[in-house]
Amino acid sequence: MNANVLEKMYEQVKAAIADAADAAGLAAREELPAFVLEVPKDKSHGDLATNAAMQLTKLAKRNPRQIAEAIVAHLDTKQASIQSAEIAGPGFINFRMDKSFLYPVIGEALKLGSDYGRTAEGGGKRVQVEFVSANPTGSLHLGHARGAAVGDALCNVLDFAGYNVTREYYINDAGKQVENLAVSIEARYRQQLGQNAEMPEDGYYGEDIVGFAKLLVEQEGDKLLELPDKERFAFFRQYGLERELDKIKRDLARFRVGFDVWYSETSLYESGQVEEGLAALKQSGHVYEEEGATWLSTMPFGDDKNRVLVKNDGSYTYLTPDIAYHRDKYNRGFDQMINIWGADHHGYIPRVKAAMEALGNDPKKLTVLIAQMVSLFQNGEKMKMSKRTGKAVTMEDLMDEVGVDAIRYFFSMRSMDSHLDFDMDLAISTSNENPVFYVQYAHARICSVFRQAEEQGLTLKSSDELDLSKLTSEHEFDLLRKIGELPQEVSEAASGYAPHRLIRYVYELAAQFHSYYRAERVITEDTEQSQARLALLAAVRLTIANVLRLVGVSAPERM
RNA sequence: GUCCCGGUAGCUCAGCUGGAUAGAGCAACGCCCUUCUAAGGCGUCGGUCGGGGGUUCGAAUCCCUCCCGGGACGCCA
Repeated sequence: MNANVLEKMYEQVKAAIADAADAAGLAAREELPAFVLEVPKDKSHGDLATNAAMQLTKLAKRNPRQIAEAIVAHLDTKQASIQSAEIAGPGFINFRMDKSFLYPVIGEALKLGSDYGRTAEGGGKRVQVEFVSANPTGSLHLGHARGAAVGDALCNVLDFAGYNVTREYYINDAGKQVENLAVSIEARYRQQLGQNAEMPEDGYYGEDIVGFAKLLVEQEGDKLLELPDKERFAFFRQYGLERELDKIKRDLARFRVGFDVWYSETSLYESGQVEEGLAALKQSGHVYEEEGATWLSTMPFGDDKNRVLVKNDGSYTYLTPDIAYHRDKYNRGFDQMINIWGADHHGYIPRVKAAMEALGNDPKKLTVLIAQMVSLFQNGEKMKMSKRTGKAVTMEDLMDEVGVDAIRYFFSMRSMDSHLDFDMDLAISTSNENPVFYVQYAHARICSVFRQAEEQGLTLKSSDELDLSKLTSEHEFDLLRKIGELPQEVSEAASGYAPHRLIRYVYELAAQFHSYYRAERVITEDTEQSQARLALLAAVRLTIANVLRLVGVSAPERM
């Protein structure tokens, strides 16, 4: 563990509690039950609190308050900057600390800079995260944007928490949907040429396809119609795939999301892995033939019903290449694989996991996270989405209208499990109702203070020359504590796959800063004090910037 | 019918690996700019944590059950 200053301090207090319990004859150190040491919600309960006495009731066979008294009586307060310890409520022990224990937070933050908040929680474990993976048959829309925002934030957080992260996008460039794409483009192309071509029933109706068709007419005229059927189809297919994928990559890049691996489904066929996967399943003994189709017994692994691998016309179902893909993921030796899927795919989880288990893989290594639906609200009304008419709001539209910062903030703000109501008007507004600006404004304000300081010839001294004892207000201690908690927040966001926690954290930090800013002047007559406060602000600014970076939101110097 | 996710303040949501009087933003109402950015601050109002059982020193949190909302249940992808 590369414990930061606060964690070290907490460890010392916990050790002091354990020693006291031992000395009081309540429990030997080895048999001491797990107890919690935390910052109480209510400040009147001191700086730290423990439930150790309550946890000891069973072992010590006494009531919690008596146990707490025994612990406090044997506590070596000098060991850990403890100023006082008092018993409260059902048996909590509340500690008041010598506040100077918070000062080292500043030095640590300033020293680590953009790395402040990094933890070793992940221990270099290899994690692969597959997200977005939208079919290259149309523009990215709202749901994809949520997946992109959450997935990228999660990857950043995992990386910051010491995991070795691989970001991957699976390109479904082989199934029937690509044929539909080709047919759709051809129909639009013919329509552009004035022909009475009909769109296929399950075709793609997006504006992007119409655009491609227009472009083709401009570039090629009606030449394409002269191609033999097979060639023409192949052309539209290839053309469509390239265009769509190109568009997807551009949208994602603009959204500040990048991938390490773009994994093509077609490549699975070309490398023979689909066949191999099928053969491996057959060898596992979970495959059978029925009514002319080839089935996989997924029910023994918890699925509702068994699934078809090869249809009676000899073609594969969607599942078969997908199994090959996940099999390949396992073969690549990741310690953990995470898929982020839209809510409409949740029913798919049991069969993929079942297939992996049938192949002898550990299903626990594969975690599928479900990002719930996004509803878009404008003028207080829910906007209707329609795939049929291509009227869905695209990610590009959203970026044009709202901006990347607001989208990424709003989409990372909620737990993935919650349906997300995205209020366009709120996201666009540059008022105090908008939390994105609130946090960014805190950063800009600090930058402004530094500009002022510079004008007055005040520059920040190195942290070991500072007199931090000039920081004495409640506001300042609150800020120090908050900054000090970043590494722990990062670890928890990573282990819980919950990047939204960091948004909450940074919002609270910004709120504390705004409150402080209003209450105290940073640059005063007292140079030593100004220096100390500037150092505190530098640490706040850096903490805000680091968190915003993790969620893909910019930290402006002026607003 | 089966499965998944929700149900917490008027609205949008945190909190859910059990802890002290349940939090935040918005909305409503009232204050604060001769002060480093008022895109800000301070305060007031607002709750049967969907209902009912259980587990225990202690439950919004864990278990059971019912109700409500959303989604998924193809030899589509």
